Amino acid sequence: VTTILDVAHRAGVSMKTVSRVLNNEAHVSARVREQVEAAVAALGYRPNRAARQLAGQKSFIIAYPFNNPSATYITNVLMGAAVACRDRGYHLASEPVDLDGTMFEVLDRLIDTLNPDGMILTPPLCDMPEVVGHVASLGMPLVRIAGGGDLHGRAIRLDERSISLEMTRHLVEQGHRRIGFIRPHPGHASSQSRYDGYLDGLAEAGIAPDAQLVRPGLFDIASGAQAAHALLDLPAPPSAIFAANDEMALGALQVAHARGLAIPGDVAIAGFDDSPASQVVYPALTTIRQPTVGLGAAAAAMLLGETPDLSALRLELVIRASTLRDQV
Amino acid sequence: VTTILDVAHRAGVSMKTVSRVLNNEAHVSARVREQVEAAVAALGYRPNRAARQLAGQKSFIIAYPFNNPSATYITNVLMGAAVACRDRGYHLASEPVDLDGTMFEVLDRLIDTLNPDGMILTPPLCDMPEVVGHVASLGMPLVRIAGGGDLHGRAIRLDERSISLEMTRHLVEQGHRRIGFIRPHPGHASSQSRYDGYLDGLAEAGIAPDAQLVRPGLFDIASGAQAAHALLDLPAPPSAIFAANDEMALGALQVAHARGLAIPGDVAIAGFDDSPASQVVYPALTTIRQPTVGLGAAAAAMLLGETPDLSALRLELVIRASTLRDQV
DNA sequence: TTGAAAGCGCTAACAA
DNA sequence: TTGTTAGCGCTTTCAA
Repeated sequence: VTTILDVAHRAGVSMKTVSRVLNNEAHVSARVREQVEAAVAALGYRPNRAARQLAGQKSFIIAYPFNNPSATYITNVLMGAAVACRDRGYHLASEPVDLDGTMFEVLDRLIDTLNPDGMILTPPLCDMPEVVGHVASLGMPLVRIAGGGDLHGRAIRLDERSISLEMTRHLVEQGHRRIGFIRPHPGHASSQSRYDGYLDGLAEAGIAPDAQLVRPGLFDIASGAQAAHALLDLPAPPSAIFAANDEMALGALQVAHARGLAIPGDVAIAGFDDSPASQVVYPALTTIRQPTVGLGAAAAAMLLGETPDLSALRLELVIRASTLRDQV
Repeated sequence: VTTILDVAHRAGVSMKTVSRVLNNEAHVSARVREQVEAAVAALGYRPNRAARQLAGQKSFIIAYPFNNPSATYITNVLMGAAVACRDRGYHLASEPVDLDGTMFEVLDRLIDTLNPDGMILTPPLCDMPEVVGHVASLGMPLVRIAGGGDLHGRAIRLDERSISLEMTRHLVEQGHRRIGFIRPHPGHASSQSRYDGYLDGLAEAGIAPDAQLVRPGLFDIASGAQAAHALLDLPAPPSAIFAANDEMALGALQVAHARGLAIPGDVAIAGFDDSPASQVVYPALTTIRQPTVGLGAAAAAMLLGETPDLSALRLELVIRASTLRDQV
């Protein structure tokens, strides 16, 4: 194996100087830096992570404990974060976390035995104050993606409220006045902001909110179906249903099919997430696309001390057949 | 921080003895072992991974480089493997790999800088002889999930051929005699075994294979749609289409809808994978469920020296409305 | 079956 | 700006 000592010999400097170059420390002359870099390249030297960690207290590992709300979301965040880590000489370790009694023990062990240099948290974990507080109290640098409120650590938050307003506006433009909303527990930051955007949209159109048109959901297909049944059973049912995520919207779609309703003729349906399923269902689902890969990459970059340009990360309305009157 | 020295003091033995207990080495008396374990528990001692790796050449990390064929597949394998690792004091590091010129460089860097103790490979990576060979030549222990052929490393392979036979039998039982098949490149082990099962099913029913009824695909929606168009344009089109994965089946489903065909009345459609979308499309897709979480767990266990019971990992026919004549 | 000593490859602290 | 020294916490010899 090639060690730092070999590089030092070849470059004609001390080990410490090589170390300085490797760690991008200041106070290294340009000439020496070049010599060292040349030696590193010539020898194909790769630093030993274990030795660096033992001596320097940095593991070069970022942890991503997740609770699975959607495989696509997890995979995209993971891919974005892993590539961002790799580009900077870091690695990403990910692990599922159950939301039960084992949760804290699992997080503690993860931190204690892996000693990650930072942690990425996504919903629902980043919406749980006790989780965020616990991790932060252990001194772990953390970045929350789409986490709500004023919890510890930094957060990357997109403007879900505005895009939900746009979605509502789109439904209004399609001629809808009675628009149902399927809304999960407000403790989830996303649930709240998406609901707020829905209300904004109604207000903008001069439509009075009707509490009957808002039903609870649990972010899954079954609860979406249940909510849709309740909405469609109303004496004056909505002509459009906006679900706070795609899963629930897909549940609503199934219910509409089962009831023999035309979509969007009898009832228009919109979701949020642009899950792969939303493109293949019939009719294809109008929804909102999140820049999930970019979110993962930005979170990793932030943990590694950078200030990524978040303005490039935008939510996007994806209008498909499920809400388009003049559809295919 | 609690070190091994603290434990040694408390247990009244040497560091080396504590180390022996921690690593389950032989030649330790039961009495000493108990003392040490008690001291470990009392002190809440957790070994320092970096020190262990530096001194002992084990990183306690398993790597899972993946190329994303399906988010659900990746996430499930990852979850199974990560939990299996955690239960044994290991961690899982995963990273996307593009199938381009950067591939080998990425794998080399992963191995060189992370020094994983083993590697899990899934399709399509585990079907690429040059990748498997390269990794194996670096001395990396590896387990391939569903990988084909007689490549390096151990493989966990399920009987996709038999279950594909069962699927074909199901279609025959539904009254079909002209059954189309969408078949990706035979270089993919899964493509070949699924196709073989299809042929077995035809043979069992005394149906002569018809080359016109077999169309190529690329495991994605677009290629499935294209293949379906070709099949349905035939002078004597098939009354059922069996696609080698769900994505292609979903493409076929879209085409059938677009052509105004009744499903399964005019054409029955079946897939393979039981992706989440297969449950929410209309009509719900008949498919085959893979024990993906169990596969990931088994792969990790094998890398850590165990011999997991693979008999519990079974493929399962999931019959839904897309092939059921007497459907909802 | 147990222990003592010598590193693993790097960085922190300090000195020059 | 550069170099020297002393560890980081563990496992590997090897000896008892």
